[in-house]
Amino acid sequence: MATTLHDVARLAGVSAKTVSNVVNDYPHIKASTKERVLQAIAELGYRPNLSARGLRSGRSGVISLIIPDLRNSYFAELADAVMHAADQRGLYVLIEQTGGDREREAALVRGPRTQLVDGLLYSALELGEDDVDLLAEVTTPMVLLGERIFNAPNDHITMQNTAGARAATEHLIEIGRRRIVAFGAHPGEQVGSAGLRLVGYREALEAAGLPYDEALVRAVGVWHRYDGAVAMRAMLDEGEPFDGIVAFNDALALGAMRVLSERGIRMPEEVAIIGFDDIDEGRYSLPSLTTIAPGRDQIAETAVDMLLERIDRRGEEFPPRLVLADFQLVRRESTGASTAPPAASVSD
Amino acid sequence: MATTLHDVARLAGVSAKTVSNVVNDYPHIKASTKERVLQAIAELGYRPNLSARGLRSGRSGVISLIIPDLRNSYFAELADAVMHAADQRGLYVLIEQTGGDREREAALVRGPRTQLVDGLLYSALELGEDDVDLLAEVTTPMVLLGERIFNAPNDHITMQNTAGARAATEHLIEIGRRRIVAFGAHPGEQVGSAGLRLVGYREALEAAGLPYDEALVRAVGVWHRYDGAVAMRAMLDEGEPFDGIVAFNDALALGAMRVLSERGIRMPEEVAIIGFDDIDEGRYSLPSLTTIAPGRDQIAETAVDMLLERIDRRGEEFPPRLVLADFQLVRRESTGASTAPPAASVSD
DNA sequence: GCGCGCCCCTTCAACGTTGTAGAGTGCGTA
DNA sequence: TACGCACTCTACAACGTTGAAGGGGCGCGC
Repeated sequence: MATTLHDVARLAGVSAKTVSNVVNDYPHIKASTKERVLQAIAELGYRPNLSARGLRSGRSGVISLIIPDLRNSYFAELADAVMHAADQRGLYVLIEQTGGDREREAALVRGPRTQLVDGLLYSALELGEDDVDLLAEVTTPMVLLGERIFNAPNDHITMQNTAGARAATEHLIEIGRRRIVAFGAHPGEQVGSAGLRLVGYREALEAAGLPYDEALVRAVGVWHRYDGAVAMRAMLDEGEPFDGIVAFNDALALGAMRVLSERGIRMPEEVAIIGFDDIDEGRYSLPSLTTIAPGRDQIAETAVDMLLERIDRRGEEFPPRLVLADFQLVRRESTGASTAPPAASVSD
Repeated sequence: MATTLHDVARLAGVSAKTVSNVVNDYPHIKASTKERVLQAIAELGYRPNLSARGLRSGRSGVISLIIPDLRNSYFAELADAVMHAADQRGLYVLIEQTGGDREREAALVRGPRTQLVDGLLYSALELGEDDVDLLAEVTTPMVLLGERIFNAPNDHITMQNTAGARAATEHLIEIGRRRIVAFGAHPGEQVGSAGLRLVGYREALEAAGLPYDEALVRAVGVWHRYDGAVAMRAMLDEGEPFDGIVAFNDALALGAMRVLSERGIRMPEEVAIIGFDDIDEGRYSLPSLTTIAPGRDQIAETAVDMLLERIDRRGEEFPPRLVLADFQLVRRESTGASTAPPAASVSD
């Protein structure tokens, strides 16, 4: 059916291995031979069979990216960044969605597909300290993205949850806000994004000598627009006064803003709001959304690089690394910056 | 390194082929043997090597989804739908982004990765009639998503561009709008989404006895929020009056709405607006966005099914099929519906 | 009591590629 | 002249899996 190395070899009058050597840029090949082989390849339209190559070499050139949900802009943008980084390094990316389901998150690192891919980039929402054993079992090279899983035996790259939340809160304090809502807490959580961001929020308050008021800490279990809208509606109905919001991600912030607008509450005059993630949508909301940009490209590139190193040095034992990506405060209208429209479309 | 069929076979005291038969649910196996093999598999943690299986069987179980850009919500949501459909059918999905680049769109259907995947789902933006030859060359089973490529020799599933745009325009006419903007045209285009949607727009005007006014047909090359905002700003600056907008997708509509809000123009009172795609964001915008839902799940499932059939019947020649997905008008605030907040979060 | 078909399992080879080992040539140096 | 080395290429085997072919054993129908 498809043409193979042998077909090319026959046409070029060389051995199959020589064709393989040409394809793989093995150095010691006479120019004329190479020429002849390349021509035969072009003539027959030869393309290497990646399954065979994968079987023989133990490498498929495919890595898995495991994320909760592509419909969540943050993960879509992360996936995009990862795919570009992978592409530059000659890798293909197979995306798996967990739907944030704990069972599925656990199942995916065992499934047969780990036999297809060379490594895993794993962005878990639900797994935590208790699952260290599970992660230790995984023999496929793996790099964790995002949450801090305490003492996990893996390389790990994360945004600076605590420092970022602290910077966000400080920003609101700087512009004169005093009753600042922490929006999106997960009560009791220690090592997840929500817990760490709450710590940063608290640190900023303390540093400024502001009280930590439980009434301003709002739990929102799922960090989507809808949930942000529902939670904000409830909060407004309660009547607890506030003048600033640190939303634990942009989607929550956008949901909350929707409700604030409905109620005729002016932003940033009456309520200033800042998010987390720097998703594209925040540039176009009304008001445009101030946010903490988590260093997405850096996260993606570092993750792929670390994974590649794990793959190349498979078998070696070397200690897990923890990388903290640089974050950045992006000031927009929702905290009083008078932004010009963005200079260019972000997509293409 | 990893355990193989032979390891399992040795432990269970059977041949490797018998293990293979158990793994693949071959029917004629004694219950006790099956039991023993399954236990050995569990004990050793055996997982099939998918490269070997792919090499031997000619099937990798992976399909490619080729799309312009994941950061575009429409495609992220489409990818999500495709991945769910694929998952239900035991397939993995490898996503490729073209960035809307014509060269890259063309290159991807030739690259070596087509040797890794069993089939392609191909959502091209830029390829058109002229590229039929290119598509005809592709031997990998392929299903086209989205645009109509005239006379392409492939299965094809598309939303109803013309009928959908007509329904959208009729909706605006029904609620009393008379100067309706076609927002996002691609002048001269015949067979792409923009061209087909413009036809639907025109049909609706004609059916209602309204004039087709060139001044109300606005070209916007790229269908992103930013481009919608820029184009709307230009239109308002020109001063051409209008009371309705059929935006050719939701992102354009959202960009335009941003500018309308800035200028203090009330929606839907002064300008009613409708989009295309039913992306999640439109539910939460202010006002929430009326839209044409293109039947995303149906598109995804039908596409995967058609592709699987092409894969199974590879070698057979049978005529290409064209499927038109059902669309739906979703009324929201931007055209005067008083929507309750959505009943549940769409994500998980 | 013989043949036939079904059940259960095995052996063998092959999928297309690349690592290993090595052969042959030519060139520079001792 | 001999030797080593670099270059160029080849033959062979192996990666882990499954299709094809086949072989015993058993039950059933005649």
